[in-house]
Amino acid sequence: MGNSDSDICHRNMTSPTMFHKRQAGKSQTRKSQTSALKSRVMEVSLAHFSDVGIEQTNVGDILQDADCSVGSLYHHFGSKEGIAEALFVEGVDHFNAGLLAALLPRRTASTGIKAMVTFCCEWVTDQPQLAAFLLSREIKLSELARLELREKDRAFGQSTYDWFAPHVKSGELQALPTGLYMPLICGPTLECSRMWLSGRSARSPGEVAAILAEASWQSVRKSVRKT
Amino acid sequence: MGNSDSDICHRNMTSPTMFHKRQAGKSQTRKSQTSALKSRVMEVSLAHFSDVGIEQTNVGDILQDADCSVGSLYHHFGSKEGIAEALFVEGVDHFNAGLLAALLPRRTASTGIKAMVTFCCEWVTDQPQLAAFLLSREIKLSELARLELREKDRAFGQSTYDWFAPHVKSGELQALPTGLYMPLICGPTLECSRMWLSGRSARSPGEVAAILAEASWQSVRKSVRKT
DNA sequence: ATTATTACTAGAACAAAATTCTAGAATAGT
DNA sequence: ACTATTCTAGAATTTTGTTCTAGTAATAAT
Repeated sequence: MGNSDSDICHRNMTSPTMFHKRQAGKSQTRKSQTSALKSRVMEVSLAHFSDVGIEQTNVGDILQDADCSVGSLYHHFGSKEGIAEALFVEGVDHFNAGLLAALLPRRTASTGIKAMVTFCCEWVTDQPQLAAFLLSREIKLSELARLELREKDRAFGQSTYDWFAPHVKSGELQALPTGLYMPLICGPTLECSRMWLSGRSARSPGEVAAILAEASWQSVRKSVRKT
Repeated sequence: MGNSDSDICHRNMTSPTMFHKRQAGKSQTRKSQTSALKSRVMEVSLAHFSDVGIEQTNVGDILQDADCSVGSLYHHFGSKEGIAEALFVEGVDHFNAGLLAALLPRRTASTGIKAMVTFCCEWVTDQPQLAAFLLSREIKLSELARLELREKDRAFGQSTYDWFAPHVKSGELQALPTGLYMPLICGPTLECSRMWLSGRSARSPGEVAAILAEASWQSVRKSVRKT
């Protein structure tokens, strides 16, 4: 492996840039150019990641499609996984915030649960690329990001729990191990989402939201049955 | 690609093997040696894949752990993804067969649905590695495997549908779009499985099987409520 | 205003990894 | 026996992610 001879030869003797090719005319502030570049990279990367997966996406394509240099990309994101990580954290934040915004204003158990399911269905249907990426779970998070997410997750769990608790007390919702509410409420929807996103099902979650909402509600309500 | 100079220089001039190092003593039939090799590769690969993911696993480690040569591996599997593909198809077959075996003998809607959930929980808990791998979905299937799976999926769907239909007719099960039964019945369980497998939950699916079975049943039964 | 520091861009060079390739050995088919 | 085929082997190659040095804009410090 990479041995012998050429350790003496110091690299690149040609000057990297005599003048910048990529100066995009306009001459906006550097700051805005930079943030535009980062957005471009993330946007392009998401398209590739959700399409063929992180592994299959090669950095060269991102570079080309986002009109970005190797140096810039590694300066801003550190690695290919770094881009994925940024996308992931941003996506989870966005989803969690939306779900809470849908849930918290509801006053009854039934409307709250159904609002969660409905939101979930719509969110996936509205941004399939991001959803596909988040659900694919092929992201290897750094230790830092893992902790950050763990904390966000905890906070999110706490918020939903605070909403649930009174309804459990009042006897509308079943008392269940804490970790089971989310799977029961969102599990079916997420499964439908995966099937739709991977082309195994024609019906989008949005189209079956009402059915899913009702069914999920039935699965967690405290029921007094005739039979 | 592959241009210039060295098209003349034919490679490797040293003979690859004067005699085989890896002849494993015993001298069994070639056939059984070969199939043992393939199993070894698959077993070792599964361990790595489920542990760190396909991308992070490197072929060199598989080669070493399975005591296999590059040539053999690529002869049998074509690529790293090829191994994943083989594992995936085998795993899906195994799971589907088990699920059907659990479902088909049941005579009532309630016991059938609950048997599905219970089987699912136990299967995941019993073979966490395979489950983690199947659920990770970072596999990029070849067109061929995709079609093969699509067909298996169809057949599986048909079998379950044949079981469901009478119970829908008799009014025990809700009439739902065909694609919704599986997500509703197995979605919560799979979600729990993902959480357990990724360490986000302490309780194994096996431990909460009964609760999940009951809840999933409530979500698809045809209910006549008091309230 | 001039200099020092920092943030950013650039792409050639590098290293690591997957895959291809040639060739030899075992086995099946004739 | 010989021919075709399957399988094993590992060196050579290719591909791809990442590092490195160098240069440019912008800002802070003197």
